[in-house]
Amino acid sequence: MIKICIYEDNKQMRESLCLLIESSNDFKLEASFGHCLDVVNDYKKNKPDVILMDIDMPGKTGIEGLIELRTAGFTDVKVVMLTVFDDNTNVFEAIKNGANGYLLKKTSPVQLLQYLKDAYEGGAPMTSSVATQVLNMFTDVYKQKNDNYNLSERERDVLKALVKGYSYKMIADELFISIDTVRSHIKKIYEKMHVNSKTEAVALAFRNNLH
Amino acid sequence: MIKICIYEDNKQMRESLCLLIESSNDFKLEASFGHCLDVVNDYKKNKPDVILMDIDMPGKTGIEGLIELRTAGFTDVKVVMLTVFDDNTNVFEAIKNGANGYLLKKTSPVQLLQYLKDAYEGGAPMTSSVATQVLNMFTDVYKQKNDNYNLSERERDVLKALVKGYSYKMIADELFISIDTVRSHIKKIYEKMHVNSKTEAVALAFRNNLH
DNA sequence: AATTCAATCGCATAAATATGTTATTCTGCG
DNA sequence: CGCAGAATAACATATTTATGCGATTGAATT
Repeated sequence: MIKICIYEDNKQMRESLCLLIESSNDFKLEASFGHCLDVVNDYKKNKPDVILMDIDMPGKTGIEGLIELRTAGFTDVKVVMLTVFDDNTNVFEAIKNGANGYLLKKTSPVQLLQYLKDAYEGGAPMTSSVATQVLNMFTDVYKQKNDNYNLSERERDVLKALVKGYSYKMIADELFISIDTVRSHIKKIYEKMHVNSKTEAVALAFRNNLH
Repeated sequence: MIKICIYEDNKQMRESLCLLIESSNDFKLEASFGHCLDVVNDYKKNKPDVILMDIDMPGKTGIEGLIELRTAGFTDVKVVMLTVFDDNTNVFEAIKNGANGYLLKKTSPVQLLQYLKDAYEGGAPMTSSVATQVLNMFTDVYKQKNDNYNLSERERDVLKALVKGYSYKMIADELFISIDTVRSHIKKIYEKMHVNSKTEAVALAFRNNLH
């Protein structure tokens, strides 16, 4: 029996969810709440395996509740977020803070039960539109910015050394060239990157994954 | 009717998949292939809506096929990867290169059809163990390194300005303090971060998401 | 009341950086 | 061949940084 707790401020919705859980042989409803103001204590009392957490609740949002639970050290309990909106920032925040699933309220009852089981078994159930968002965020992060400012190979060497925090002298030693040559290269680098200080060049290098 | 193409080197498996697709009223099997050596031409000929792509194939892996297709500019066609292994690197590579779904071969026929429909409708069907992996990668990237070096609020202000490429003078103006105070703060920052140059501080700030 | 600590400021000095100008060598390209 | 561009180097100089040694104020803690 998978132990469930429900957080949902809308009474009708909450009761529907409770009925759904109770009607199934695989689940046991430990408790249900209209707010998550006391989520840590709730958890200590009921020790559910899976928490079904609405996001839009008065007083404290489901995401805040999730954060509270995770920062209190309870990382084992599966938390499945439930919401009407699949807006970008909420999905992002939920995932960043260790949600195990993210479902829209339009999910059918049968599927919801399956998803809760998925979460319990270590899966990450997501409404497919949410999954698409997650993949998009992912490719955003990992896509090559591909703007290398037409730096020559040597200039890239120098820039890399700059990023490592080396001084001109150290770069000269590392690359076996004179400090004046280092200066020359760096002047060229600044020109190409349209900056005029080491710090700006390094920051730009980080932002463009050139390091 | 959703038009499907199948890539799967194992003949028996391929025939099973073909039968499955053909038996359904919602799908039309355009073609099936034992390798993806000619994936771009295959696509041009058949124009499928969704491609079901095995990863482990001789000659060219499904991921290489995916990359070829995407770099050729065909970003609309949904590509659902299919594999026996849910190993980390393959999932990562597939997602990075614009796969729309990632399913394990143990997926049941009924579910597979549902997943293909999901992909066609813009979703991102994933076996739940794969979804978990994706979320983990995600939290890895975005997790708070949480090492803020015990910087005070004001010190963080100064560090942020440093990262923006500001000189001491500019920081002083921005924060309405004297340049000597900026110096003091920066000295303290260097102490706390164990560095001794602006560049190192900025690089460390980037690596720890303090910017 | 005493203490701690963040935030503010000043002064001095050595080191590093930014910038301009100029020049030589070598390589690849039309 | 002649030319463009990359890599190398030198010299001069103004600005910026790094660092040391102070000091005062105010808020929070003990």
